[in-house]
Amino acid sequence: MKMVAARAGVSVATVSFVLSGRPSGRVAASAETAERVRAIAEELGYRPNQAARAVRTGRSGLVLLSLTQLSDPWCQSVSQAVSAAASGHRLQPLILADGDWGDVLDGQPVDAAFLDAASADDLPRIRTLVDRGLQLIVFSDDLEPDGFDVIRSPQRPGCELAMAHLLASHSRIGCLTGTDPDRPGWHREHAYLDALQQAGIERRPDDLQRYTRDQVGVYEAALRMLDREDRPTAVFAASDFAAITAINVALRLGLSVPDDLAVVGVGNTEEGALMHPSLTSAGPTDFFASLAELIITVAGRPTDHRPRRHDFPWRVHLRESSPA
Amino acid sequence: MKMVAARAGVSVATVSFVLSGRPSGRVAASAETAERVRAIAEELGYRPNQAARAVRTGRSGLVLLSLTQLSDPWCQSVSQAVSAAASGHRLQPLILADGDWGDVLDGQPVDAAFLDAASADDLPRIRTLVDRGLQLIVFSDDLEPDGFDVIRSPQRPGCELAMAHLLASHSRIGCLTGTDPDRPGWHREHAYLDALQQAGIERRPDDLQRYTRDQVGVYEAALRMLDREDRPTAVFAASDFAAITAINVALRLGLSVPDDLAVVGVGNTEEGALMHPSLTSAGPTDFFASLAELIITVAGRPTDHRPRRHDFPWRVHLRESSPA
DNA sequence: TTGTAAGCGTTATCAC
DNA sequence: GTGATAACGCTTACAA
Repeated sequence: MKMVAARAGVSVATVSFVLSGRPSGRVAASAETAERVRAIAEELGYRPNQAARAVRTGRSGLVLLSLTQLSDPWCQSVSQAVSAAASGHRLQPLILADGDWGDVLDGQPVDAAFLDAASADDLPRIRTLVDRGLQLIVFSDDLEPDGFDVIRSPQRPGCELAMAHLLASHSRIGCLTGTDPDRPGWHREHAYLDALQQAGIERRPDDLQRYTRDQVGVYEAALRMLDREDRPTAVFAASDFAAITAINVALRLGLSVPDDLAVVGVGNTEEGALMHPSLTSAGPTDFFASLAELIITVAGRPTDHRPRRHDFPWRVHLRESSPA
Repeated sequence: MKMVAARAGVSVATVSFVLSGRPSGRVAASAETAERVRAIAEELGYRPNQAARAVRTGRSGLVLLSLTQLSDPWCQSVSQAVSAAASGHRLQPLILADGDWGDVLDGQPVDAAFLDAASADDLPRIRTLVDRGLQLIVFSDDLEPDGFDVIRSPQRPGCELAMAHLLASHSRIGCLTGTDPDRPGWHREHAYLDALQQAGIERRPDDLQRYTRDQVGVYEAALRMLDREDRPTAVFAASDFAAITAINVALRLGLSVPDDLAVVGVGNTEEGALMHPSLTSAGPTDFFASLAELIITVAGRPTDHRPRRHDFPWRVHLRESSPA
């Protein structure tokens, strides 16, 4: 910056004013000066040192996304949506993969941070960060906003809706679900089991098929459930991916969807919406885009933002695989 | 820091010296002073501002991983390995997902950066960064080291090895490969086709099965290839995942692996090594751990590191699915 | 419209 | 063994 100033025959302050482009008390710079400064900066390949800027202004242009399971498509969607929303805002999202967000946020000055999971145990550390002025957005089914934003999108009632939808027209319902719990504390198959019980329908062992993490497992679990005379007439799948597989297996077995088999997924992914037949799925609406917009907005305006709760209730998104 | 110094009755310099723990010309601090400073810092919840530290020292403690496809298991392995290697080194790896590394590295001072792809077109920008003192590690089949490290792990000769291995004992070889190119410029099926041609073996259309990105597709492609009398006696799969699926399909069809069907994968993943029967696979050895170690070492020692080329040649790792 | 100078939080040098 | 002090690169209130 000093070099640019010298070469342009102006002061460092003027260079800063011209290049940072922010209103800093000064009113304007002459078009001529500004042009000259910009040209020389370009020629010299000057790039502002963000760390120094951060020391002075307290703003680094960084947005931290703390994501637990990089392999989870959910995380990939978050990352993608935030990147898209950030472009043009001079904000750079970076991902902390399965790391200790406390360590990073303690030292690195970031403009905003998103935590994909947090419990009451984390509240003390969250409090410290918030007190220090960090803009925090937390995805949590338990926490309430308190100086930080909370994204609330509870699965359980959504899964119940999906089961209620199926129970309206079916009494033989299968469940296709993963073996390892998606989130601690509650498994999606509970929504299935509880709904059956409340409807007074006896549970048939073969109608609940669990698959292991890997993808071949889903295919085989779907076959176990569907490749028999006495198959269910509807399937509640614990993820859209499993639902899509179930539909593929059904079609392969010569069944018609939804006539011979109705299918409902969970997650309301784009993939499900685009397939044929399109997939009925329980999930929040516009989740990723709205979340991303919130993060970027909050990062941009440290001041006039009042943290609150953002509810993304789950709906059953009716599509071809299981119409109304 | 000022507050800590005041409360401890020492100067800011002493606090810095005690807490940063680095040799800065000073020799030592009295145990008593050091203890008092640490206690007060703890009590006040003092955390060093990394941005300010970076301004002064030029080191931020950040390592940037620029990864193109977050959904690619390869990226997840890189991330995981680097995180593991970084712990205990006061280095924090952060991921830039499918973003413009130039933008980030221009401004944010990071101690080292890894680029998962770069071509000759990127050389000017790379040069600028290197000149500015950035430690850069680039995964590339073309570039040569020049102030930055190059990770070289060429697929093509590795895939040729795999085909040569199969051709030693088989003449009917199938190929299971994805439809979308893994990396630009060359598809793994070319290794298959070229090897067949050079061996003077006629290519049978049904022996080459392409699958679409999604995982159900792999299962179905494997079925198309194997669920017929006139099936190949060996399969070259373009990824370990596809190879694992092929083995599962073969076993499901009542075939014995490797007696009825030999299978070779690509990537040398841990998953393949651990399955039963274990998977013969072409790939580099110790790739992720070595890469991670290199990145962390380079980030730690900006000075006495002479950038060079790091070769990870591909071998055929012989295991049960296709013994020697 | 521009320059001067103070200051952000930290570390390095040097004199005490 | 410790404290002043300058400096890192940048922004900004204020004076010119």
